[in-house]
Amino acid sequence: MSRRTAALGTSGEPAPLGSADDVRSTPARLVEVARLAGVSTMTVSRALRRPEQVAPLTLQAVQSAVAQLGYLPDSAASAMATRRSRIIAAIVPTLMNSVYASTVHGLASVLRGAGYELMIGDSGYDLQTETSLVRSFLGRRVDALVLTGVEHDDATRELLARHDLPVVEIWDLTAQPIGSVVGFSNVAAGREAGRYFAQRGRRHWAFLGSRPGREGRSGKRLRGLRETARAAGVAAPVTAFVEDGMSASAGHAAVLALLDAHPHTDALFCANDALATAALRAAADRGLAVPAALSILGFGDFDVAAHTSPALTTVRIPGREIGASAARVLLDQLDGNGHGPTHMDLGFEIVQRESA
Amino acid sequence: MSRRTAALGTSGEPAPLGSADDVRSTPARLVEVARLAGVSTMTVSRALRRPEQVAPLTLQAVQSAVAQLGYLPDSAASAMATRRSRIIAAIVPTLMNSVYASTVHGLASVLRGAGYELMIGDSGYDLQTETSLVRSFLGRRVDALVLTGVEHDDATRELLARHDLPVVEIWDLTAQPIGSVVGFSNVAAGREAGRYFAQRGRRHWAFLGSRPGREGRSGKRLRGLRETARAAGVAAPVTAFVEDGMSASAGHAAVLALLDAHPHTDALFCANDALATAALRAAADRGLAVPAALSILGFGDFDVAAHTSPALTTVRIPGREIGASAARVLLDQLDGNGHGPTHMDLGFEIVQRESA
DNA sequence: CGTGCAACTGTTAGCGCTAACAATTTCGAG
DNA sequence: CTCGAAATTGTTAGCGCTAACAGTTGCACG
Repeated sequence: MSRRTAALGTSGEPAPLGSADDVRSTPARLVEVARLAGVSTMTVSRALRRPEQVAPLTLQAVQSAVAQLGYLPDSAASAMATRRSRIIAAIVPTLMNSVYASTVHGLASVLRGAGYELMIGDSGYDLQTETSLVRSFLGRRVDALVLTGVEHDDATRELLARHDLPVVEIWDLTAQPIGSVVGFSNVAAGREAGRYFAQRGRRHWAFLGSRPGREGRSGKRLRGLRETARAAGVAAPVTAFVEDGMSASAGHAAVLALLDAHPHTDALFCANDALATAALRAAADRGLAVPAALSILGFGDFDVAAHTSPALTTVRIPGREIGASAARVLLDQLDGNGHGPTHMDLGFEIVQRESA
Repeated sequence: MSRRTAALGTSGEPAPLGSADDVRSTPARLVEVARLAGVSTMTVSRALRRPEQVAPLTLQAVQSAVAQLGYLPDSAASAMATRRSRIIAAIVPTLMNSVYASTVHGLASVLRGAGYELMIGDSGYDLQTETSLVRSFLGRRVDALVLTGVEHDDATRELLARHDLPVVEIWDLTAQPIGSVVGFSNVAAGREAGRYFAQRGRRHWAFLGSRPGREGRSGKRLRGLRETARAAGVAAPVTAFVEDGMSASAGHAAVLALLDAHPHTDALFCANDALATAALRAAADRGLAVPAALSILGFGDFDVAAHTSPALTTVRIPGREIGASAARVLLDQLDGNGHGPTHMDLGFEIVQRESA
């Protein structure tokens, strides 16, 4: 049974180009191009992928057949035959946050330039969701995978081990990477935050972030902050935690509670800028002048950071650069001139505005 | 060369889970599962996709074989055989903007729930880029396509005509849709903006957006604004245009020029909130009180809008809802109970804050 | 002129899965 | 028991492309 039912025109196929009758419900295939150009399918395939291997005249015939039929190669079929999907997947905590969006943008633009497509998943800061995304992406036979962070479920690790494909972890560093790492040290960022407070004579520090059960990036920043507190002879920072994915709404209540329980607090380091804007509001609610009475230091340099009042002093992360570099690392490994796993520290920088 | 270079520990892999020898360079295939379970490949395929069609004992045998091999079905191969990729592509102007990110999030969560994967492209507000993304996605044989806006290249339209797949256009409405439309009326939004100004006694309106060459969404808002101006007996709004993708940096200069050329301007409608924040800065630069001397009305209700000072009064668009609805429309058509193209107006709403 | 080689093109055999149909088994009703 | 339908499983034939190899042609060279 032919699946390509004709059914459309009355007189077979009339129509030179673009006429309405030309529209076929099923797109042209390689064989049809071959037939029209009077060559074998293999020659068409070559003409499309390595034109220099085909005689000029043949090439022209093929190209005109392609144009006439509006042929678009089926990359799924090509993936099947070559065992390369030319799709790379990336998992980020959320897209609703300008720095991860930048990261994705950096990834996508480099990859697209190299003929790869990007598939994006958002884990909502949840490791199980991450696992299920990884499973789904591996099922799609993506050529490589980008993961945000270096903490992952055992299930995720096992899946990756079984499938042995290039992996980059981004937005953090670790001594035991799965593959490559492109990021910055979250512990160092926490330490810098502490130094920043210490230099400005702050003595009562606080931290707002996600609960560091399994130590995530937020937890590492806290650890860095604590180290500096110890070194500077300041009391250990008090902490407030939000449970669900670092959203501003949850942060507001947490900060109010923290400020009430620890009224002397004069410096607050937030694990991201969404939380920091919530902290700004909470400080206003309690009548605390920022930064005079309370320094608030954010993290991420989100779009909002420059527009709050007072404007947020925050730790800027080169999100776009991280994405672009991660993409390059993967491309090196794939189109690969034998490059092995890479380790890149792209650093961070404190952007001083008004809040701290 | 093995990609899993040890290099780190001294004692190799301790390996509690799936010992290192377990790792195979090539993932398990259906035949292997079938062999291990002692059934035919077809039975395994069925056991995985329609367990109720398989005898309980067989099912169990298959499941244990799957678990033992860590088998993950190859969805690319499945796509090939069924002619359904279960991938849907969406093109948005940019991800770096919270409302489009919300739209994508709405799309992705509904689609993922139905077993589809989302492929995202960002056009940077450029129709040619859109065409090339469409071409690439059609080559991937996506099952459906989501486009932002209703203005497209002829090339895009021709591609879509040839490939005849479900399409939704979002973020606008039109009488000649390609397939379905899920959005709101940009002209009506422009009209509302005008009414908002008129009600507050503003007489000298201005508009900041992208040049309405081929009338895009920005141009429609301007048209709506003009209509109201006429109806209200107010002079036609003066205009300033940014050339490249609606970024804040370009907006700043454009607004300065506009304010200098038309010093009486007392109301400014911006085609998005990024431009509006730029306008806020420009007004401050010229010493204009907002909103006393100049009302500034934004568009989109981006994350930043609530945090600028003065806080932005803006037109809120239900981005997430648009994404979710678009996804549902497509799923209806695909898994499809014969639903044809749909037309949905999700409206908008002016959020009054401080700037207007 | 044969020979050898480069340049070009074609043939064959899958990639890993599933639609469609065929074969077998099971089982209740008659 | 016997028969037919339902339940379960298997067989065959691709989906649209490309790797690998096998021709075929043209042409320089001795």
